[in-house]
Amino acid sequence: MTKQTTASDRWLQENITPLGQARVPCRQCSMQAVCDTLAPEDGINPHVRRGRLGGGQLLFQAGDTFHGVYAVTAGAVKTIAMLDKDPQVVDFHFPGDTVGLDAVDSGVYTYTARALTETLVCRVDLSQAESLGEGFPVFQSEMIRLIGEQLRHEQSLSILLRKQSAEQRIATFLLSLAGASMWSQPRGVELQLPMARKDIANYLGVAVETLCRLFKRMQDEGLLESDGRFVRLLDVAALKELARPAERHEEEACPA
Amino acid sequence: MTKQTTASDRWLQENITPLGQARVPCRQCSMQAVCDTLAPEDGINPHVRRGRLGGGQLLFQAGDTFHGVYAVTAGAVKTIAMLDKDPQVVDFHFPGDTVGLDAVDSGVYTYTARALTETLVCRVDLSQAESLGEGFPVFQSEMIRLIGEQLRHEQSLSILLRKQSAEQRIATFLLSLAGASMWSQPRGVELQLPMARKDIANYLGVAVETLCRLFKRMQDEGLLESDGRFVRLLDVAALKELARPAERHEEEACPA
DNA sequence: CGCGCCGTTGACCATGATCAAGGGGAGTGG
DNA sequence: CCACTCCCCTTGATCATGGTCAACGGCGCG
Repeated sequence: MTKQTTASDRWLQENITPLGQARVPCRQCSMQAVCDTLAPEDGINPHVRRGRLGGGQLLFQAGDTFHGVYAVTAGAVKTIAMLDKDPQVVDFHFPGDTVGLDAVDSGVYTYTARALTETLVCRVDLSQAESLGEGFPVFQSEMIRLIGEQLRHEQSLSILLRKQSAEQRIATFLLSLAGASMWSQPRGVELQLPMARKDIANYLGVAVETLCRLFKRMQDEGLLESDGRFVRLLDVAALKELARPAERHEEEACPA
Repeated sequence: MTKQTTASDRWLQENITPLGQARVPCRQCSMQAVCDTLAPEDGINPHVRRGRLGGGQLLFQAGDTFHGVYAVTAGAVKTIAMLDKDPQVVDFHFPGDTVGLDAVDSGVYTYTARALTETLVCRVDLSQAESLGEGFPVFQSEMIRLIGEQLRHEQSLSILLRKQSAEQRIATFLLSLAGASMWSQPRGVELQLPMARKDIANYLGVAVETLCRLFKRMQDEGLLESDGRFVRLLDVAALKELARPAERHEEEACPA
């Protein structure tokens, strides 16, 4: 339960510049139960600390010693792996998502986490021992639930990357973003992308040029409007149709 | 702690046909600690049951209620997802690996698990409640460790699928198989593939024809010998070079 | 023996990567 | 204020990787 409030708190910026976005309340946070178990009685939770990050700022870097898990409450975060100086976007994290869970059991962050825009997070300080062995059972089962969710998310991403064409990947990506912030305007679902084209392309495993061309094609076909980081989905039904994997009539056979 | 020994035990075949392969002892099993915590005192463990499956037999199907986790001790298992009658191989599981962990927290198996050849498993019976809330802390932290490993495995697979060419994927795949059963013969590492070409291709996200052609090319280049499901890796160093992602000299930039 | 599945090979072609280039916006220094 | 740079986004031209279609031999099995 010891916690040193030292240099690692530098990122905590207490400026009160308002953030031009809705904030996710604790009720919608996937870590709510985890937070609750850490402060079961009184309202003050010594493990949880809110923080604000500017675009580009780091939450942690690959190789850092594990010190806790983050919950995004506003803004967006990307996690990236560095392989031979070649950055690979592993995932994007939006309000309600967790960041850093994959390091809970290994004790070392596998990836680097960077805020994409101005971002609010809750930092849940945990030593590896706490999160693994000394916590409450309810806390641990919550961790299992969260990591299990992450695992299934990553598995479905793997399937996407194996089976879907570039266009299908983009459609799926846009729809998942739309699902996250589903303000369906009268003229379509509006998205303000927090990340660069380069990051999206990298994440989806396609070239930036391909991404641009397909954005254009979708625009020409009336599926969406796109202007830089602003995107308006005009025909969600058609996008869902695009995203659906082509039906292959193979039946799964029994033999080995 | 209640456990009904009913129809779900049908797969347990007590025939004593010998298996022509080495068996992984408990010492090398990734679930050893889990097993131990379930039977801390005496040697008998009511939760753990050994079983033998013939090639093609099911461990469980997608949608089945979660009833426990499996450890493969001999043979091989594939997990597959069914999307619109289109089977997708999610992963292969070899001796020492676990199967079914992703269902621990959701209570329902996400994928279908099928033995590829004659296979020995340990079935660790767990209700969802047991595995989540009522277990011992050590047991739960073991589950967290195992699921975390799975998660990182799946993340690195996602990276592979985004960045690597078909040839690189195959090289990586073969090397990972070789790492599992590293009997380095004087004439190279010998592998007996337990799965069909179709399954490998499906898993790697390439067409079967491409897989065959690249096997042939690698054979022509003296990297390996291949005859059906028998493969001998002749030049492991060259394969590792092939598998290495091409160095892109992009530096990860700070801004959002 | 016929059937079905597996592995293999050939021919063809589409998707998408690569190379090249240019416009626009933000930040910086003269 | 302007010149300069850098990065982001976009578009065009070209080409290779790899997917699709078709066909065939081998093997196990009813």
